[in-house]
Amino acid sequence: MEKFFSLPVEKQNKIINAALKAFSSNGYKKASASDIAKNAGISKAMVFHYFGSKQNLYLYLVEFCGELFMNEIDAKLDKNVSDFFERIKLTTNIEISLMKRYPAIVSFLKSIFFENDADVKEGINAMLAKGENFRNRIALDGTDTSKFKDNIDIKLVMKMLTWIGEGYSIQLPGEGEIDYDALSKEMAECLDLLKNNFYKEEFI
Amino acid sequence: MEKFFSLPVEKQNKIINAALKAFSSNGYKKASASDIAKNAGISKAMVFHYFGSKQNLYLYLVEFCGELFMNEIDAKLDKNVSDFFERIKLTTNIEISLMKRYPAIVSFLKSIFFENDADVKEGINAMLAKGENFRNRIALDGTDTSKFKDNIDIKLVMKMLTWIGEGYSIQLPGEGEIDYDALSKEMAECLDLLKNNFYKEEFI
DNA sequence: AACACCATAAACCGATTCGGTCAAAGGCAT
DNA sequence: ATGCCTTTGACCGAATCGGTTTATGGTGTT
Repeated sequence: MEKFFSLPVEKQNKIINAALKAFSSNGYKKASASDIAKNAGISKAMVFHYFGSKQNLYLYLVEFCGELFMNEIDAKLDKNVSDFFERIKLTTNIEISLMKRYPAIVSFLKSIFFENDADVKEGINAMLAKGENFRNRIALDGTDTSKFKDNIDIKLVMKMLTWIGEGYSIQLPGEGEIDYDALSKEMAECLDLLKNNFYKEEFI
Repeated sequence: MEKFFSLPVEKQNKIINAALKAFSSNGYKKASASDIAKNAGISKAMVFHYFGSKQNLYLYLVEFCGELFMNEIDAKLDKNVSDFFERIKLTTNIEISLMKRYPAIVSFLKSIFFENDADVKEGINAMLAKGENFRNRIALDGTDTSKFKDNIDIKLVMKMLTWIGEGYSIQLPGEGEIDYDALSKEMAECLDLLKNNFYKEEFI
């Protein structure tokens, strides 16, 4: 692994992104080292030179992405923001900023949830365990829900936002690159739209 | 293929569902006949006995699902419903009713959009061409958008509904089966929530 | 009981791809 | 020219691929 870390960061990221994409769209078993190498623009031999084995690479990515995600939230999520939608806006923007560097990171982190291969399951569970107490920190428990109109079912709003969250993070492979800033802006507008229409008038 | 059609419908559907799941989650190339056979509870030999080749099976599914989807819309979508949200509710319920019989059909139909393997690309494009003029029929062009509050950006609402649509159709592999009726109900409540808060008061 | 028929699965086929290794070829500093 | 380190294409045995063949057991007919 020292071999990998002594690479220029740009090249490291290219390899990471190739691997994230392959693993998240094909799963651990069906993603092949050749796929990853081809997408990263290196030879297959280098994948093993850098990481030793496919298993090693996968487990490294689990840890790397997990830590990165949690550190980013820790560093950037202002816990003083108690407004429901503003809090979601913040976490969304953190996710999008990560996707600028690592486009497949969100779908990879989702995919590890459903990965069942014995070779990596243990490592995944270890990471998820670390993430569990963490998730309580970004949860919306502490947020202020008193601003909602009285007749609005907040659990339903949560469910809707979950669906939106699932949906927006799916990058449509529409040829060119994704405009993450536009995506962030759209998402913010979307949340404002909901806020403006779900809150009592005095809180808008 | 006559061999396949002379099977009991239940068994046919089990095979179709196994194949839809394999193809939609792994793509044409990486989905293997053994995977499909295993999930369908038959031997690999039977897959070829019924369909001749993997290519044949895939193309059959493209046609079968495409036709089924379009026929279902044609039969069940009441074009007299001009209300924006009610129209979406109808199409959503049609999708969900299809997912009861074929859980992976929606994700399969999405996946063929991004399939690029030369062996099946042609057949996919033929199907998509048939679907093109069709899509105009279910489009929301004719729906009534005058009921929205004046300050609401309808394009933004559309974008949000797209995300919700992407999100809700992802079945979370949470061990047990999915409660489609509950899903349908949640989706309807969700749309009502939006309707009640996005429309001018006189239209609620 | 003998037969034909056919669905089915296991064993098998050559070809490909798998994860992983290795030797040889380059670049680069000394 | 020497030594070192990255990089690659060729290579390895093993696994898996799409697809076929063979053997089996059930069914219906006579």
